[in-house]
Amino acid sequence: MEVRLGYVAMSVHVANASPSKTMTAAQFDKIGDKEAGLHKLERIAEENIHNCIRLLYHNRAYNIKFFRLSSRLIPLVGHEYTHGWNYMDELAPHFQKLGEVAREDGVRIDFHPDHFVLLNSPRKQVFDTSHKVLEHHIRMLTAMSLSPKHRCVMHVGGAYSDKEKALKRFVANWDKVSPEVRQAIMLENDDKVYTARDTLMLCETLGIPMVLDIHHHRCNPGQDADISSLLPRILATWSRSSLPPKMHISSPRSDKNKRAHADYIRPEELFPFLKEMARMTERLDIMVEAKQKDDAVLRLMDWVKREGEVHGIQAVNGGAFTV
DNA sequence: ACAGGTCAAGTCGTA
DNA sequence: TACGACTTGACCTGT
Repeated sequence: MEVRLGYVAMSVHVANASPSKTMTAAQFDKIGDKEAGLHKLERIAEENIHNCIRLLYHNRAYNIKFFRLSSRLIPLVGHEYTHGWNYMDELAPHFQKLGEVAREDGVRIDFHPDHFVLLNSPRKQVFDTSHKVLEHHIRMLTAMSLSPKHRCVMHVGGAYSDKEKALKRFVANWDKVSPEVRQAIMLENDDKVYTARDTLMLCETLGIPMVLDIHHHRCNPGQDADISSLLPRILATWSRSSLPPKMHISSPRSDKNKRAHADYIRPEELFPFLKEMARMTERLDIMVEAKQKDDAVLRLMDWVKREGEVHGIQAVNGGAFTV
């Protein structure tokens, strides 16, 4: 099985390379002139995109082939202050360059829209805003000349004091989601409400690839203390995707704060799964969700190099290896 | 220069 | 019904 490790949005190694510099609404308001404000936002976005390119060059050095882009590349997008802003007029060439670098290196790029993007909300306005945010993500992917298919991972949403009803509402709302947005989505189990089993059922019903988050599953296992029996079905949700199945891993921050992400990944979070997965899939992309970002990936890579052989791992090449 | 507070979003638990 | 906590990185304000 070919495994590729990835990390989230920013680096602790590359200095001054934030991909999510922003401007507050108050600051925008203070400028007074909308055109001038939008121009400034475009300059910030340009810098964010440029920093993503720098991060991809950094990834190239370590053969890291999987990367989640920040969902905050363009500040205040969707805010009422920026209504009617054709940000792509200015930013398209920069996105194009970012996409070129990603393609050159064969890097899998994806997004994780923020947790207030909710397709199962009973409030129409929340649904509409969420849909707009997802359309915005597709616009960015298209500007990078990357296929938007299965590039946005998100959660099922809120429980709204009736989980069964809220699950049904997700299915009902799915009809109102545009075909482009539907294709872009992957669903992930969360750490409080929707278990891996809940999410899987939804994914099977609607034909959505499922991203298994191991850490969330440990926080919120439901009836499936052992995830093994669900793994073949989870992998099967990827059968019609051109992308390899994807997982998230992280370790709990502490006993008191189990849900929060630790700085690093404990290798034992990973290895029992790898052998099991290797029997079921040819490829697997693993997103490392750790506070120390790329450094957590580098540390895991060192571990794989040092001790991996015992666990059946061969042919290590930076952030990619074979099990 | 640094610390602590604020922002942005929607949901959810507690008064 | 109203408000604070939650989450995250960055910005903002006061020292």
